[in-house]
Amino acid sequence: MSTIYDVAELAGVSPATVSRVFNGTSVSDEKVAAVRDAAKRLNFTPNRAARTLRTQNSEVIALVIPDIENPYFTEMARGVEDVASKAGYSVVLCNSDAQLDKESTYLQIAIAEHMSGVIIATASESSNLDPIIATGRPVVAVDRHTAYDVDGVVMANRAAGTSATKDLIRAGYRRIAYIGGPAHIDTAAERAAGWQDALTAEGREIDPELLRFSTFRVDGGRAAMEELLALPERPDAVVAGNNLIGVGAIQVLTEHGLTPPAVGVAVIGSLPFTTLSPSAVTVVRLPARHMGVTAANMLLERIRGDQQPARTVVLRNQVHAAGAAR
Amino acid sequence: MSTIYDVAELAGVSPATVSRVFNGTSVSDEKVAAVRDAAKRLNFTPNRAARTLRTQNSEVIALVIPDIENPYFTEMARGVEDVASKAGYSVVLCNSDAQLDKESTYLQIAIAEHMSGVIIATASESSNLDPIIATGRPVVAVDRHTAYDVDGVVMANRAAGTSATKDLIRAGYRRIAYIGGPAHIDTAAERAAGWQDALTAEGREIDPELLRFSTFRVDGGRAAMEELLALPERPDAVVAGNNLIGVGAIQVLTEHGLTPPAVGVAVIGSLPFTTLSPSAVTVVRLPARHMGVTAANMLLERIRGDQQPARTVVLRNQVHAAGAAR
DNA sequence: CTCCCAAATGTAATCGATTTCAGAACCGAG
DNA sequence: CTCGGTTCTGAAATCGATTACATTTGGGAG
Repeated sequence: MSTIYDVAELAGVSPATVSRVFNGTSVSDEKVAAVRDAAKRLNFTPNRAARTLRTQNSEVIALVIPDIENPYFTEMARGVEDVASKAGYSVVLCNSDAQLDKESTYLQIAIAEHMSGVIIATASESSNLDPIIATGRPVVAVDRHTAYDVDGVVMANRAAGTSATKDLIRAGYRRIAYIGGPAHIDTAAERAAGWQDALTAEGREIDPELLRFSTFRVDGGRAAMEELLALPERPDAVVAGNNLIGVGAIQVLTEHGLTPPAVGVAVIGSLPFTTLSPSAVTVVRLPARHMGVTAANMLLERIRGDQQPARTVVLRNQVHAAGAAR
Repeated sequence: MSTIYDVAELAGVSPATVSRVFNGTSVSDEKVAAVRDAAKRLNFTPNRAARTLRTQNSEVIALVIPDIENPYFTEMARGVEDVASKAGYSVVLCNSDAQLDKESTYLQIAIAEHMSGVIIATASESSNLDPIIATGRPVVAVDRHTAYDVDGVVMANRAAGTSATKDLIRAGYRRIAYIGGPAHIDTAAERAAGWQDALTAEGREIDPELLRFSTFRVDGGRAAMEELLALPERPDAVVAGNNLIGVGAIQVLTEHGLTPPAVGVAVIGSLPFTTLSPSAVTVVRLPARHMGVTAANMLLERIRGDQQPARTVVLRNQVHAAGAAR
């Protein structure tokens, strides 16, 4: 590995000049050429650790998500990455696995590595962002609200819950259940509230048996669906609180010979890699990629010194009703 | 952010002693206690950039994959992460998007950041690993072979292709097509060779029309399946070269009213988040997580100084035949 | 022809942790 | 009581890039 000193020597200039060539302050054309040539010949790459140590910041942003195996989050990651890499930043993807300790470990690393900022979908309401915020580094919360005064990008969760439910009502289903993620995650609670809204607006009673909080994973959807099917009075339709719950619910229904639309299903979020006929299930599409793009742009603005008060962007969703053309 | 000097002052020792406390060389018990106490009071976290600059290596490993949206790779990533984080290493996930330039950018970053090693599923046969290998940092290739003399972990691809095909033969299908990834990726070519083996072993002719190379993505599977269905002499079964091709093929078949087993389908790799009845499709399960675990362990051994000649581990697969119990 | 200012360049300090080297303190053996 | 050898400890050099400050150079104004 060659250093800035090697380049300086070969080019016949001082190390300071080499640095200036790469950081864009005034250097004469001939020296610029000499330095670039020398750098190429030596295959010089600046040592990031040294640069970070001196400047106290690195062009890296951390993206912390609770489940790397959920396509919703990887799609979002793509959005973040596209924006960030265009701006010369690299993205470090950290999988907190929805565990608070893993999450805070990654946040510690972000601090110790002097990363420029953090985009995080928190593991829970009680996630502790104090240390990272204390450093003054910008933080953008995605998908979920936090207890902190930071920028955020969320889906219109309550509206999504309502649309999904209304579509099932419109299709004539009578007993519509809801399966959501953990109640302590606001995303899950809000979507459930939307479900409740839709039913109430129709003057229907809310049967508490039909409201299930589970995990945001396939197994959670499966377990809750099994429970619902075991009820004395079965639901004839179900709203799935996220994509994976939807998958789990449909799996169980299929195994019981109740493939949609035998039982109505509406999913909040796109079904990943689905092989179902698109007309069988209602899908409320969530613009995950767009959420990532928005969050990354907000973070970059903050990194560049934007000081305006914290903003929260709410993204609207599109409903793709069952039975509709693709 | 407090530094080692602050801690030293508060504890009444020299910075060198503080460093020694955290790196486990001989320090008297009382000073250890004093330092730990001071560190806790100041909420001290060592500055990684400084540490990396001095020691010329950081406890970070890079994992470079061609498609972060493919569950096969994220499952592998989980395996890598579990092993690495247990050993005190963090994992940086880099998405090369199957593009050589993005791939080499990430490898440059790995070098400049002094990362300890790299696990990579190369974008293509012509991936250039020279720079990273020149630094002497260990590299482990996963999923795909490389032109370099490095450790590797791959699936038994040819055998997987053969098993998948044989199962369709056993089920009585006559005209079995194959849709694989890009021909320039050895994984794709080997699986296709396995398909050919199985047919030849049965004394069947190979119709070149039935062999399609596409991309390892859903749209690739869709396009190739459409082409196959448009042939004058349609196939009555198809082997999908990876999970996403399988999804695409099944989608198209469903849209044409040919849901498996109307047309036989065997997939190399698990169908992600499938809602199909498990008896409809043959699946050759690939131990993706295990691949990640193995690769991470190999890499850690190398990082610790293991000098033995390069090894390649081949992982066997399990067939789950259509119609079999779960 | 002199003076002043701006542009270009170099010197050296700096970021924070690790590590070499040398010295201090202490032990037991002779 | 002295000597050789551990065991601790601190001072200072070091990693490689950036940058404040000083110096040189050249051009234009007066």
